[in-house]
Amino acid sequence: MLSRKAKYALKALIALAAAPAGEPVRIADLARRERLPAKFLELILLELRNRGILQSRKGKGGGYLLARHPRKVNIGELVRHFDGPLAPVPCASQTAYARCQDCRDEAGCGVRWIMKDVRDATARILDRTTLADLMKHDAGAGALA
Amino acid sequence: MLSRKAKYALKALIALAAAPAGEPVRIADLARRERLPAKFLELILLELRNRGILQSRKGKGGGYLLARHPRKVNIGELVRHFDGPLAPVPCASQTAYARCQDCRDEAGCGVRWIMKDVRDATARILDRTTLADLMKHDAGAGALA
DNA sequence: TATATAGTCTATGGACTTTGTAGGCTTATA
DNA sequence: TATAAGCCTACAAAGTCCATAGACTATATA
Repeated sequence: MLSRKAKYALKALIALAAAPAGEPVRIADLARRERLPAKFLELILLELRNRGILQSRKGKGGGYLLARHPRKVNIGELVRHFDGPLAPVPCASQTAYARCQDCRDEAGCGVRWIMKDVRDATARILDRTTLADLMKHDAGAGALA
Repeated sequence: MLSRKAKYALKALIALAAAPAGEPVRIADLARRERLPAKFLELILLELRNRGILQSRKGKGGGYLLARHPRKVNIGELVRHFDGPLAPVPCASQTAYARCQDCRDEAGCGVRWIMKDVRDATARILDRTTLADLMKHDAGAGALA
């Protein structure tokens, strides 16, 4: 299940990517347009900024804007940042592998085998998708992409 | 992320499927062999029984056994039972569709588009996999499969 | 330089879920 | 009838998620 945080982040990024280039968007405006809780969105945008995905400007005329081209913003990276590893089980994760406590024979674990398959399929999709791809399929941003 | 409940269920089922046919396995034995918390496992097995996946016998010589052939036990069904829909977002679910509150244009939502892809890929894997497949890849049960 | 504007950051709280435990009840077997 | 085993409900600790509050800082511009 995708957390709201991750979902809000994606929606906000799509909106920011569709905004006129170089023009900062205020948190309040973004929240209103995308119908997201403003204070919560604030935290999310801050995280995205600290991650280097967004840029910010303070003071009058300030706001947020993308720090990279939408094609350089990877969806897998975003989802992992907010919701952790893609693998349903830590022992099946590539980026955050961890052994299961109760596990005896990891190589011969049926659960791990199937969950590795799920992880790979998910990663194949998310790691090959960028913000630019999302914009193409989003009506709010699509026209401008 | 797969819940422990779902993970324990899968491990227990693999063990039960590998047990001699027709011979009930006691909760306590299963818990010890698979290193699972006994009382928690009890709840899980009960759910599996109420779902029609396991059979139980009370009293001396009792325990749990599979109610269906391993090939008839679908992993997608199991995961959905314990952890809910496979889709990362309710609006991308086939089996438990629900509209997002904040959503205006569902058909033109970029988040939904990519998450539907993830759901489909996950479902393609889990819905085509059975307990019998898991046994083939599990060292504990593999030899007997 | 004063003031308004807008982001920054920390703390906190409530609701919910997850993981497990306890203990009494019911049923089957010998 | 005694014992063994599953059945079922309740509950508790811990963690997570969602969201809000409010004080602080930096910037633009009048």
